[in-house]
Amino acid sequence: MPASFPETSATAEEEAYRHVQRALRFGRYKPGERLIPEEIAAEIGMSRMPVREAFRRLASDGLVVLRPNRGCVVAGLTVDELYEIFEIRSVLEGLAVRLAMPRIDEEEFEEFDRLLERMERAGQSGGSDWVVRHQEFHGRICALSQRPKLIHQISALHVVIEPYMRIWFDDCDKPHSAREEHAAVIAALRSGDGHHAEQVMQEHILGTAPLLAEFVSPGR
Amino acid sequence: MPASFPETSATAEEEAYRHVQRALRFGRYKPGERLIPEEIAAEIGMSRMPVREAFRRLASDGLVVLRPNRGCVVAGLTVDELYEIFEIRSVLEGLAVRLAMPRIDEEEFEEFDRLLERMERAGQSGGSDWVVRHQEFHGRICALSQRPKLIHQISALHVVIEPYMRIWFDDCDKPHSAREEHAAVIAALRSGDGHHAEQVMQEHILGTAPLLAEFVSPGR
DNA sequence: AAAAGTATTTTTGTATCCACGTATCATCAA
DNA sequence: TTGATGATACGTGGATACAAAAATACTTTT
Repeated sequence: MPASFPETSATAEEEAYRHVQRALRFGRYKPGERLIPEEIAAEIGMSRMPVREAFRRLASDGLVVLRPNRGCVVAGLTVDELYEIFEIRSVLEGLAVRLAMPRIDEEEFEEFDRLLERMERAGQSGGSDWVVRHQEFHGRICALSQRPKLIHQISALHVVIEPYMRIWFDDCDKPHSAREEHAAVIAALRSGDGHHAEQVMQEHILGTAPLLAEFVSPGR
Repeated sequence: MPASFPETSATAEEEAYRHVQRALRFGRYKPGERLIPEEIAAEIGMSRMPVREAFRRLASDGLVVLRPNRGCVVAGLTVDELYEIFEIRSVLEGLAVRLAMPRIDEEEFEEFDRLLERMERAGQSGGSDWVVRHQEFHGRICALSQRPKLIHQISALHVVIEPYMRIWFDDCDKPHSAREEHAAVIAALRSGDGHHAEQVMQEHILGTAPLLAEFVSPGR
């Protein structure tokens, strides 16, 4: 285990939470599928109880739904819900760029350029880590805003849409417009106009929503 | 039990969650105070376990902090965190009014006028239910946006700041500017310009933050 | 044959129990 | 008197066991 992680003697509940969240992010479970506490507990070698507690938090995050006496099922998104999440993201991440702007120096801009390059490479190689690079891009802007709660909320939304992002990226081999849009966000950031950068970010995010909307299961 | 509530055979965990959340909202527990699962379990006649599960959700909401092997303490806000919450509220509720606008008809406006009147009366009588009326006002606008997740996130933030709102309102007997500001929001809504209404709402919320900031415990 | 009611089985929800980690207090030394 | 160190007690976290609820399958009746 590298020393980069403080590793504060992770509790079993924390381990279960990470485990299931990771599986959900990678789309290992399909929407509507039931999550059996005993199975998951067996997978990571613990009893049902910490898993159940983890379910509560996952339900708070909107990743699963927990109905009384009916257990835990993976929360799929309707088209409306997907759009709603992108609307929320647009204002939240818009706020993040606006707050991040005064904290970005020239060195930071160079880092962003490298990030865009890595995204480009990841996009062409077709590996699924384009999604990770993409989150890195948005995550870095959020981090620069220096607002812990804002960062937390935005990253929670990214987790919810991650499986759909993966399906979307796997499906579209054509080089989509994301590259220019992200470059546009950085350009707006360079301009020094906070409200303009906010606007560009909002449009970028809202523009992505319809592209993903095709990949939600139409039945729900 | 009135039939107004579906009452889907509330689980013990749900009951514990509501119970503690309510106590927290009313400021019955002070920030930093430890919450003993056994005590709370005894208060509502159940075992510790459902209470512990409720703690997980309350921690997700940011109402308590849960450190491994150190139990559950009430989460106080620093000044920075309070400002951050108001920043997030400003964009979230700004989005809500923008989305709500097309759904508001004349009948709805009259309802709003009655609401403002009730807030005024509650404010003068000095009862603590001005806070409730105030939440009703913001809540109604959110509800009209017809966005379940947005509504949920906003109301979660309202719960976090509610104890400070109560202290603030109890402390300031002078009739503050809130009345005009809320009327201004409605006026902007009547104007039919979504972005203008969004702007007014953002300014209203950001303007409230410094007024409350005085009441957070300065030590933290 | 179909529908309804009952019984069985599966699974959730709750309580009790045990072990480990943390905090507090007392005692001893400087 | 003050600081450090150890012991004791309390409280948290996890596991197992038990009870209740729901889903399913089967039987019976119309």
